[in-house]
Amino acid sequence: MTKRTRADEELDDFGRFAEPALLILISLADGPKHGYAMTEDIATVADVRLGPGTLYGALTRLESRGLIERLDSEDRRNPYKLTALGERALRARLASMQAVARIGQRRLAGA
Amino acid sequence: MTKRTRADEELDDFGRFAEPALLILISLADGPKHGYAMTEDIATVADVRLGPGTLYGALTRLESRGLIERLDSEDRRNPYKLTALGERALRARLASMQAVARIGQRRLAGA
DNA sequence: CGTAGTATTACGTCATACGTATTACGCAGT
DNA sequence: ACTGCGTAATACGTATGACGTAATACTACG
Repeated sequence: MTKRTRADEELDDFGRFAEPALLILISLADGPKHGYAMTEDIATVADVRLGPGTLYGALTRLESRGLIERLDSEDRRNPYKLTALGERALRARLASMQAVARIGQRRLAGA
Repeated sequence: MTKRTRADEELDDFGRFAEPALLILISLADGPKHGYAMTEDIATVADVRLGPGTLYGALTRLESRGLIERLDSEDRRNPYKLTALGERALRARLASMQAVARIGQRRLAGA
C-alpha cells in the first residue's frame, strides 16, 4: 500500500498540470475510446485521475485542433480516435519529452 | 536552417505549456544561475525561449514552494539554486515523465 | 424501486503561462 | 559625451486551460 507522505505529495505538485491533453492522446494511441474509458485507462497507466471537467474540456480542445476525431455511436457514449495529425503531434511531443528528461537526468547525475 | 512549416508548428502546439517550471529546475540542476542565464541555457538545451513574464513568474512560484532558493549577489542579478527538495522533486518528475513517454511510444509502435 | 456504477454536460474559479512595455545598468564604438 | 546594444529584471495585462463540484441520465442489480 506504501502510504504517501506529505512530502511525497509535494514532490510532483510543482507544475500543477498533469498535462491531460498528452495523457488523452496516449490513451487514444491504444485505440479509440470514449471519455470515461480514457479516465480509467489513464488512471491505470499513469496513476492520474482526471476529473470530468478536465477530461471533457481537454477533449473538446483537442478535437477543435484536429488532433482527435469524434466517432459516432449508437448509445450515449462519445468515442474518439486519434487523427493522423494527432498521432504525429504525439510522436513529436514524446520525443522531445524524452530528450528533455534525458538532459535533466544527466545533469542531476552530475555531468 | 531547416525552415519550420506551419504544420511543424502545430505539432508541438497542443498543450500550450512548455512547462517553464520544469525547464527552470533542469537548468538549475547544472548549477546556480540567475534569470537571464537560465533563459539562454534553456533556449540552448530545449529550444524554448521563455519570455520574462513566464520566467520570473515561475521563479517566484518555485521559490515560494521551496524548490529553489535565492542567493544574494552584489550586482543586479538574482541567482537561484536548487534546494534539496527541488532536486528530489525534479528527479521524481523526470522519472514519471520518462515512464509516461515510454508507454506512449510503445503504444504508438502498436503494442 | 432504490442504489450503485457508467457517462456526460455545465457550470464556476483560479493558477499560471505568456506577451508587451518599461526600466536600468555597463560597455563598445564614434 | 552620446548612442546603441546586450544584459537583467520588474510590472503590468490577458486568457487559456486545469480542476472541482454539481447536476443529469441511463443501465443494471438486488
